[in-house]
This record gives sequence, structure tokens and C-alpha cells, in this order.
Amino acid sequence: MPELPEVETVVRILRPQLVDRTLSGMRCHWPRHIDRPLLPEFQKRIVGRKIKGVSRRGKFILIALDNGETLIVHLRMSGHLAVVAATLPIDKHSHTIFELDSGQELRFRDTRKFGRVYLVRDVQEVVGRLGPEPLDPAFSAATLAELLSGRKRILKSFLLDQTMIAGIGNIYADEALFHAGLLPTRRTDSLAADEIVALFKGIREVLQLGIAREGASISTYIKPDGEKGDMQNEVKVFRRTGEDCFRCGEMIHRIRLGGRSTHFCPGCQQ
DNA sequence: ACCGGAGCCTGTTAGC
DNA sequence: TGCTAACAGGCTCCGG
Repeated sequence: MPELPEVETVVRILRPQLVDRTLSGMRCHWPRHIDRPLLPEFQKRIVGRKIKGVSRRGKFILIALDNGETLIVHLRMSGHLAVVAATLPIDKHSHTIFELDSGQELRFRDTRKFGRVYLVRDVQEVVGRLGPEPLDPAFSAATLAELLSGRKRILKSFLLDQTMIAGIGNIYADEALFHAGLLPTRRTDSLAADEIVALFKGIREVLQLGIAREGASISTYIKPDGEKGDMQNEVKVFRRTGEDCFRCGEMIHRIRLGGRSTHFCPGCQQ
């Protein structure tokens, strides 16, 4: 569920709650949540570690520990992280729980169980194949042009490919394409220079707006504090099938692309 | 290189 | 109202 703006929002809320806390233990009732290492070793290696920082790379949440190792969480479709009092009753979908020295717990709730947790010495082992961060100042229209060139891919699928650009998911791909005035079915090698610039701006604008609005609470996403984001009120095409385009009045269409629902306005996008 | 489909899971919604 | 099928913001593997 969460894409770059939602993950960024989670990171910003968790950071002050976690930095300088010490992990006193961990338990897990769904072993497949743990990607690596195996649970017994994971538990052993995490005890007594102090949290030095909380950051993000693509859709991965990176929790830096004082021994140089990094605890990594990917929320996938239904993941949710929150720091709560250890005395709070445990939700039946909170499969993985990290105990803190403050009498609190960092709970990983994940209804669909697609989420993953890692503990690694080298972060690159997990995030090494990701493409550039789209909001990094170094990411430019020229970077995007380079990525698009020489490829003959459907534009929507390109945007969802984390090894091309990190962090974009189904909502922001559709929204970026609307902002850019480009049809999701276009091929990467068919974009003119001005269209590449428009796509670059579209990506930047929708992601920045998503962060400013603290994420889109369209399906199950809520912030760690349980509150909704506001980005769902800014969405122009995503899940607006059959409704009128705010800009031109044409009906929003929905097609299936790369196995994903794809929404666009036939009047505004070419 | 790139596409579509299946699989991983549970819960909600749309349609009959 | 009740049942069933489709669908869900992610990602990986497989065959063509």
C-alpha cells in the first residue's frame, strides 16, 4: 500500500519516537515476516542495540543501529508501523514486535502478510538494486531521459519498476502521468524532449504533494498515529473510474496494465 | 528486453 | 440478505 510519500510520512513520525531508544527484545508470530537472518539469530543480534537513525530508501524503512547494522522494514501492501505502550492489547495482525527500553513497543501490523523485515550489516544487500531517489536534487530530467532511452517499455510499467526509479507505486504512477499529460500505454522510447520534462515535473510534483499531505488514505493506509493522510483529496485520476475529469470533464478510464489497475483521462493525456 | 500470468495473504467491495 | 468473484497502494518468479 504505501508508496514513497506514505513511507516518508511514517519515517518522519517514527524518527523522534525511536532515535536513542534501545531495543530490549523482539518476537514474531509469523516467521515468514523475517527475510533474514533466521529468527533466533535476529533476536540475539538485536538485543541491547541502540537506534541511531530512521530513514528511507525507496519504499524501504531503514533503522540504523549503534553497531553499524541496519534493521530494514518493507510495508508492501498492508503493513503499518507504530510505537505504542507495551501494555496496549495486541492486534491479531501485529505479527512482529520490537520491544523498547521505554516500556513501549514498535509493532509491525500486516494484515496481508506481504511485508518483510531484514537485519543486515550492509544495507546495499537489500536496497542495492534500486534506481535513483526521484526527490534527490541529483535526479533530473536528464537522468530520466537517460533511463528512458534505449528501452521499449510501456510507460506505466517503467514507472513501477523500482530498479528504474525508487518509490513510485500505482497511485503516484497514474497521477504523475496525468500531470504530465501522457497516456500510460506510451512506450518509453516515444517521448519527445518536452514530454520527458513534463514527466519529470509530474513525478516530482505528485510525490512532493503526497509528502506535504502526509500520504493518501485511499484504502488501508493510515499514519503511525492512526490518523489519515490528506492526499486522497488531491488525487486526479486514481480510482476515479467513470467520474468526470476535473480539468476537461471527460470520463476517467480504467485499464489493466502489467497486472495493475491503471487510470487516465483520455481528454488530457496523449 | 519485455510482457503477461501466477503466487503470496486477508479483508472489503461489487455484482448477481 | 447472502453468496461469490473481483479487487486491493508490492514484489518475485516463470514461461514465452
